[in-house]
Amino acid sequence: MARDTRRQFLDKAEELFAARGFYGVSLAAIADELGLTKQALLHHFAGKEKLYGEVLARISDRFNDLAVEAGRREEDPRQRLVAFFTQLQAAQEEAPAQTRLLMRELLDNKQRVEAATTWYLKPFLQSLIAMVQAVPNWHDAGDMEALALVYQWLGAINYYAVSHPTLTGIFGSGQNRALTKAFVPQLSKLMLASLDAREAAIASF
Amino acid sequence: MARDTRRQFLDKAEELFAARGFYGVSLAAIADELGLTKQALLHHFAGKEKLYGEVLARISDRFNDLAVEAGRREEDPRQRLVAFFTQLQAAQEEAPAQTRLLMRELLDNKQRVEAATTWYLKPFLQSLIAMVQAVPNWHDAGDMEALALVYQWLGAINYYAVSHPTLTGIFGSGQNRALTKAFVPQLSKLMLASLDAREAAIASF
DNA sequence: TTATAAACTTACCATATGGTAGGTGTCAAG
DNA sequence: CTTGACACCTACCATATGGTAAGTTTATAA
Repeated sequence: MARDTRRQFLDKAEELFAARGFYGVSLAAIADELGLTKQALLHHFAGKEKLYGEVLARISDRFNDLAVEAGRREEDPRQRLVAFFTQLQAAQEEAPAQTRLLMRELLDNKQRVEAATTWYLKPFLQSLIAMVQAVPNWHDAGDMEALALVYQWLGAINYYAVSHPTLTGIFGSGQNRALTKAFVPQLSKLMLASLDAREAAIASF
Repeated sequence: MARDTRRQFLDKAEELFAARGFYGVSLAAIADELGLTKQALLHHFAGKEKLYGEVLARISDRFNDLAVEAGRREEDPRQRLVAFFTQLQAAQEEAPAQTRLLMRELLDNKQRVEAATTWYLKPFLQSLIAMVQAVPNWHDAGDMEALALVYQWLGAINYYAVSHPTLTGIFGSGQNRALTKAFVPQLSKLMLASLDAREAAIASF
């Protein structure tokens, strides 16, 4: 039961931090939703920052696992890249809270200090760079050139994942479903096209 | 002087809200940085929400102006699209605070209520959809299909704009400069390639 | 049965917050 | 010289916040 309560705190904290941000959530609010008191939370976690850090670490782990696992499946480097990002997109569609939270962290870590948890993205990005350089026509691309490419893909996915409520508000839920349906195929087209566009000599003018 | 103080409040509020988010900034903190008191701020703005709303509206106006102006310059729809997004990218490189703030709003407006200011993006997105549909081989694309495309571009740009501090932290400022240099040409390649990737059948006009 | 530790709780506190009430000083118009 | 608007300030308040201190209950182990 002890472990369970702890995990429930982490789950709820993830949900609320994602929805309202670090400063927007009080310890009491988290505890209340579980029918417990703020002090029960403080019994399990040393303080608010510590709790937040654990939430972040948990998400980071999940993403790294996803990257590793996905890397093992596809053989062809080009297909592997596209498959991975497609899977990433699906994961974020399924668990939007974690995407929102990571996006918030991206905005906030300018303020926060702890270097360790802050660069949780590093191994993830490095594996992406390697994946790109494994593609034949990107073989000689520098790290930053490769990163520029995948970062654009990453941005496309994450920004969209985070936009659902807004887009639904703007266009209505029906239209938003149509958008979701169009998004994935459009994404793989975009990925493949931009992968192949290297050295394709500024096509047609 | 009166107008000036008001504008200074808006400037400082934009800066601080971008850096720390709505809940992370107190009225006193904003006023202090200008050597004034919280009540001076409240004299000019009815309340915190009102101030935040005005900051948002100001940014929104800037973006719309950019869209309109850019739309007038290029003739060819394909070039116009690419030129506009390139310009958007430059604007966000130059004034990262506003991008960060809009990204935060995207995350927060799930909570916030005022529908009016919340959908500031709507006219902007609709003009983007129209721009896409003006491109020959996208002529018959549905609104959401067109939106899926530009939203991926938008995501690529915004996510990157917001990531600078993190990326500099991860890769160092030297590498980050290299990334910046690689980003823009990579972006236009990505845009053109994904634009052309649709039904290559009807290509060439 | 007793000792111990873990999982909570109620009390409490210093501080910060958004906001109200009621000023003070300045300056221009009548 | 007075009036009144304006820009700003001091004083104050109710509420919320993160966190400490000191229990109480419950389960487990000796």
